[in-house]
Amino acid sequence: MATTFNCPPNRSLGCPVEGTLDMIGGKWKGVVLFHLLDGTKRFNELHRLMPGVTQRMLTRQLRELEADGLIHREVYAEVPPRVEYSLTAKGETLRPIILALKDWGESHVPYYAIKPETDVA
Amino acid sequence: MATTFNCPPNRSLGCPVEGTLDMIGGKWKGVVLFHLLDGTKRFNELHRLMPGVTQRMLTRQLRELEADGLIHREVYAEVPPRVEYSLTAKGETLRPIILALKDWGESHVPYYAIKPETDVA
DNA sequence: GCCAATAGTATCAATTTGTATACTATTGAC
DNA sequence: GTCAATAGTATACAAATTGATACTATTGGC
Repeated sequence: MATTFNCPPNRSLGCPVEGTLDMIGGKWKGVVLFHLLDGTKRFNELHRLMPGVTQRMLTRQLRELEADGLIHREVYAEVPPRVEYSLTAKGETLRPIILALKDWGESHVPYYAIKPETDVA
Repeated sequence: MATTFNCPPNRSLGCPVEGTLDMIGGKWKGVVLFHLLDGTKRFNELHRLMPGVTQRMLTRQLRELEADGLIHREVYAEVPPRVEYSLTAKGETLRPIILALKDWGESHVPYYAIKPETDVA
């Protein structure tokens, strides 16, 4: 009771945490952001980096991130078409969060549990 | 291309980010965790702090967090019943992430957009 | 003309997630 | 006997998410 995080009790978006999670909490958004930390990526490039997501879902998450001003979508009028996604300045401010998410996952999520063979200590 | 985040490409859980988001990315999980940073809370106490969530969803998110070992559920055999939720040691390790989420939300999410009246600069 | 690649969109069905409402049990207050 | 409080559960329903597949347009290869 000493800390007093003072969350306004009568707002529809109760917490700043809720607001942030609304933006990056989507099933694939954090992962997209994570891959874009590494630099600009094309649509199919992202798709290949994320084996579990469908084209449709990837498109939708990308559009939502764009609508929230976190990523930039650059369309090149070429054939075959080329679309490049990159982080905006606002998206870049999420870097410490995404990296913290990655670090935590690496030390606490048993995501290597799918047969680590012998290469993981 | 220089950074090489080396995400294993052929695992079902592609990224540590994905794994972390699986645990705290649920619609209300981050918010629950955020309120528990402040100390032990009873069920209805949490419910009052989160106006947008239904009893059922709160119960479910709480059970999932418990199953993931992030929170502890202590039932007191009293009438009326009392159930207290608190962070486990593992849950405590999320503190920097939750706080980062809160800070980011405070500076980037316009969640005060619902009529700031005159009290917000 | 047919197939491939690009970056998607369209459609259908199935599953998951979320909402709304009512209900449980127990005890005390009224 | 009825209402309130506690911490939920049950049921019904709506919305979001997913998977599978087909389709768009354009150009080059064969």
